[in-house]
Amino acid sequence: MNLTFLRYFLAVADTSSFTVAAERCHVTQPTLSSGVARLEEELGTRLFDRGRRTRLTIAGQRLLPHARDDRGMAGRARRAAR
Amino acid sequence: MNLTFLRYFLAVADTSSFTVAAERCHVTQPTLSSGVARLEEELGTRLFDRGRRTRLTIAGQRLLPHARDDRGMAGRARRAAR
DNA sequence: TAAAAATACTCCATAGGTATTTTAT
DNA sequence: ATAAAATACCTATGGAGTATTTTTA
Repeated sequence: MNLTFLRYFLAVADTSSFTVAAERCHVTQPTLSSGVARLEEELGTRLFDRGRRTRLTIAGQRLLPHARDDRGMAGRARRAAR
Repeated sequence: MNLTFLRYFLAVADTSSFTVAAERCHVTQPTLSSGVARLEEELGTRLFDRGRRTRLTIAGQRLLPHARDDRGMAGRARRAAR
């Protein structure tokens, strides 16, 4: 479970676009695309339906709040140690 | 924030030993040692006092519950997506 | 002086990049 | 036809290993 890939996932969920999400994350579109693909492989399920409008799958919708928690938690851990 | 390194950190916190923690994590002692070192670098603070008895620093004690949360959260995210 | 952790390397898996192709509207 | 995502390929970083050297009770 790679936190960077969760960040990519959240960006795509927010923007409904791999291209815009890549800009937001300051990485190239293929880098973000492969990151999301790896996350999907690890989870064994698609997280997005790809089309003109990129949409979350049911699995993606289920993951969303947990992904947000994960990211928030990492930040809290960092601050706690300082 | 690498979840593998958080696992190493928790193992050392639980066993008070880098050597025993490495066995528990099924990695070598230098691998675990450098993982903890990288986490310490990232956080900009020591997490353990090294001596005959390895002990958590104040920063390590603060990180501990958050590290446990992080690891639990990753598992929940995985299950939610399935 | 004997254990435990750190250091010095080597290797390899993979995250990230550029260029290009495929797909769907 | 065109915009967006996927694919192919390359590079470089760093996680993990083995061997060895400090440390410190």
